Amino acid sequence: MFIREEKMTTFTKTEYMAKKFSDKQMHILDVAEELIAQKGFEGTSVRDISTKANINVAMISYYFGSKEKMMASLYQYRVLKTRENFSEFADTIKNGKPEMQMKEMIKYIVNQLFKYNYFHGFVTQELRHTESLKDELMEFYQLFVRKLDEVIKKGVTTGVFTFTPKAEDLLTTVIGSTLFVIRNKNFYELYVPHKDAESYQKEAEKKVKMNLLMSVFALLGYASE
Amino acid sequence: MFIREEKMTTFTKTEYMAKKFSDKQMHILDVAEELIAQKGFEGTSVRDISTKANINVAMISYYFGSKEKMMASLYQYRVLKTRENFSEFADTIKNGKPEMQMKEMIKYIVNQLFKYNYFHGFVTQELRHTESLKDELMEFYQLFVRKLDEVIKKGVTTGVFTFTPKAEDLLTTVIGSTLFVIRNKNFYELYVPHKDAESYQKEAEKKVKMNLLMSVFALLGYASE
Amino acid sequence: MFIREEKMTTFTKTEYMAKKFSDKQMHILDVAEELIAQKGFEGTSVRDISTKANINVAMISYYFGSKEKMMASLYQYRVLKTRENFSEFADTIKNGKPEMQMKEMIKYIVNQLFKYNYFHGFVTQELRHTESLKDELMEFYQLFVRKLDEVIKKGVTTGVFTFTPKAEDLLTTVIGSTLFVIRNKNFYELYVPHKDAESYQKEAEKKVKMNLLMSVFALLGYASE
Amino acid sequence: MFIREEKMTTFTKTEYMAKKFSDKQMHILDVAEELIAQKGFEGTSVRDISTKANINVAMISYYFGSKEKMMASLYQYRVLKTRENFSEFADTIKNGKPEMQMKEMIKYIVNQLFKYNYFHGFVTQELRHTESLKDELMEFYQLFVRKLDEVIKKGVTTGVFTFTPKAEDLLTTVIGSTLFVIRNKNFYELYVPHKDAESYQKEAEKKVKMNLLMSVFALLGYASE
DNA sequence: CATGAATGAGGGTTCATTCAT
DNA sequence: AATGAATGAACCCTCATTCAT
Repeated sequence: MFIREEKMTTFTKTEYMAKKFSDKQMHILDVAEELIAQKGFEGTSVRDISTKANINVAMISYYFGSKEKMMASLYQYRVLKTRENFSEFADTIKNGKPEMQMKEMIKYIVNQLFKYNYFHGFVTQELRHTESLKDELMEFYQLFVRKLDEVIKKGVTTGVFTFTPKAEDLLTTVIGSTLFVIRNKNFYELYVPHKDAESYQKEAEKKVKMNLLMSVFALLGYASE
Repeated sequence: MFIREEKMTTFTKTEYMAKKFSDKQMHILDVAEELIAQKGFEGTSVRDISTKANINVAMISYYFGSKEKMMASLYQYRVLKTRENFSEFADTIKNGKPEMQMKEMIKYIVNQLFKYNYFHGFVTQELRHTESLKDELMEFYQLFVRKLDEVIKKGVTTGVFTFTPKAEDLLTTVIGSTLFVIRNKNFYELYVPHKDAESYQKEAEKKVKMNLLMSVFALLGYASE
Repeated sequence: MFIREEKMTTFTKTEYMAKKFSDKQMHILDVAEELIAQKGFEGTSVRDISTKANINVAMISYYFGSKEKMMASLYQYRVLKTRENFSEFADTIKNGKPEMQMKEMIKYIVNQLFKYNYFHGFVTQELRHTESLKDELMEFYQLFVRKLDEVIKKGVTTGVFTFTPKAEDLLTTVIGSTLFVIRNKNFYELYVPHKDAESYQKEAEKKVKMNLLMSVFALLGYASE
Repeated sequence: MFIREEKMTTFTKTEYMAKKFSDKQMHILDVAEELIAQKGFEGTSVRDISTKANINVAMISYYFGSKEKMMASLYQYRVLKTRENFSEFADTIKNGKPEMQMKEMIKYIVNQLFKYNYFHGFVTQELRHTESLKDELMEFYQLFVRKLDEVIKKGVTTGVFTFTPKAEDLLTTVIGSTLFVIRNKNFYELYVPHKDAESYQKEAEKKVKMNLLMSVFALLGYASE
């Protein structure tokens, strides 16, 4: 049987993904991701997922062993994809000045969160026995922290930044504020001029980015122009 | 029958509460709150609640109509209690200087979140048909925004603050950062020196407060001492 | 909830039973007993049982906790009833001569097995983690062994029996032979003249009793006058 | 397709087997037999079998049509093998004296049962639509009965046996008692001195043989020595 | 006013089997 | 001739809720 033998062969999306998930599995994970984002893990039944994914109910157990293991896979899947994405991004800014790097990083993080926000923090609340999973996300956060720290130090060295706030605190503020905005749409939209739901999304993202840039650069004691 | 007639009678705890919830209901809500904080809404069964509250299973339906309606009540209950609490707090700082008021407000908010964090944001993810509920929380957030705005304006007027960041952005940063720290313990504890789980809680709270004070006062252009 | 609180109150059938099972439970057990006798434990679904017992599927879990625990209850129930029945029987022969006692015991055992045969030995084959259950049946068998032993000894003492075969071997032969006849109807009926299925049952019981009486008394070296 | 055309081809093990089962089928049956002996028919899944037999899950359906039909084949297979084995055995005693023949037959039957006990009687309990299968076993039992009858008659004729118990009753006692011992290990081991699980098996077999020899020869009125 | 028994719907999972290859 | 992916039915169990008392 598929799962028991842990045999996973075909791969197409990317070389990296291929090592872990088949196309069918990725399809299921994509669907599951969307539903879980909306209704939570316990609120999403395997029947919901299988219906939306146009597969048989049994397939979730078949492909992942159980619903909970599917969740673990989804987790890894998302971390994998995000990490991959980040390393691509990191390349694009590696030659810039610290202030530009910092600015781009903040914009990048907010950007990503607006796309995959549901995913951050949901493990903490819903899954049990998932220490190893959390570790993966933690490693990922630490990647950000290291990168931020690097930029801060460089900026201070080159004299463009005055203070050295803790990188983990910057990250906390950036991710935390963004997630709050995303998850409290009803609140934030009161302060964001917008015509419709779609334009709100764009304007909210712009506003939170501005806020965070202000915050972070203020903390860094950055003397603009 | 009880629910259908929406008959709610006795009241003792406080005049304010009394208008909405009986003692029994409040007892159930207190228990439910604790469990839901731990295991989420879907993860908490009415049997869990009734067992822990030493009441019959049927009572949740009996008193609130359904589990979901109980949740709505819990929501209102928490908003009511928090609002009440906040108005008490507001009194204690009403005569202070703006910088003190700002500092105390940040500390207060972080404090409350460490106690009742589960509650913020869970509606978005888990409950349906809850627009009216969200409104209550929104009103509450706006209360904060107004107060913050008031303090900012006063500080700018008296010359102690240089800039006028948006109050909603300050609140976003404060609540967002705090919730992130609470919900990503595994991450944040890497940067918080602590001996045990209990001491962590205290240290984490201290660190996030410090971070937020720095952030906010930097944004305000506050020239300390 | 019923099961979790282990609260069982009403009792009617007999004082003894009452301590353990409610009427509803006994009804379910009676139905389950019949079905399991026909199709085995794994072959009988809780739906089969609930349908036949005219109750909701959920009731099996509700009353017993799980299907497996229901099985355990059935086991105890049967042992309880059998033990009770046996002690009544034992009274009726307590003043007889050894040869009469032996004869009556054999007839009694065969009799009971024709009624409740399915029950003997099914635990061994189908249930796991049931050591304590087996113990109950074992104690029950030992009750027989002790009684048989007592009769043998008395018979030898009074000179009516010549040999002293082991009581456990007698019991083995009696129970084993009877169960074999019951469970291999297709075989035994070849040698039992009978008109229809009902008359067969009677004739088979008669034949196996005769066979066992001959065997046992031969082993005892009983010189029938 | 294979099954539907009832096409069974190669044969190697023995001429007799060859008529019915291919090597692959026999391999599957051997594995299935072992598992079913341990866990029962319903307790054994086709996956268990296919895994242990190192074949694809689909093969059971492929080779036998269904799990139930596989069971029927297993049944025939076992009867065939046993019958074959018995005819070999019968040869070895065909020239002996009746008392020796009787003794050897009893020992032989007990022996075989200790090896293939699971198989006797399980059809009654677990399989449906198996009248034809039972017939095969019945024929087999009748083979024993005829042989026993022959020996009894010969013994009576030669004067070594005094009585003429019914052969079917002897067989009933022999098989029944043995199966009871095997299936009620927990009971019988109380009376069998043994050091470990393995030695028990041997000692139990010895004890039941002794018991049966005593019983049968007592019934036959055999004057030993 | 409150209860405990009972319900039906739906939960995740396993099963024997089928089907395209 | 044989496989592995996929299926749908059935499994046991838990759920929130209802109802008679």
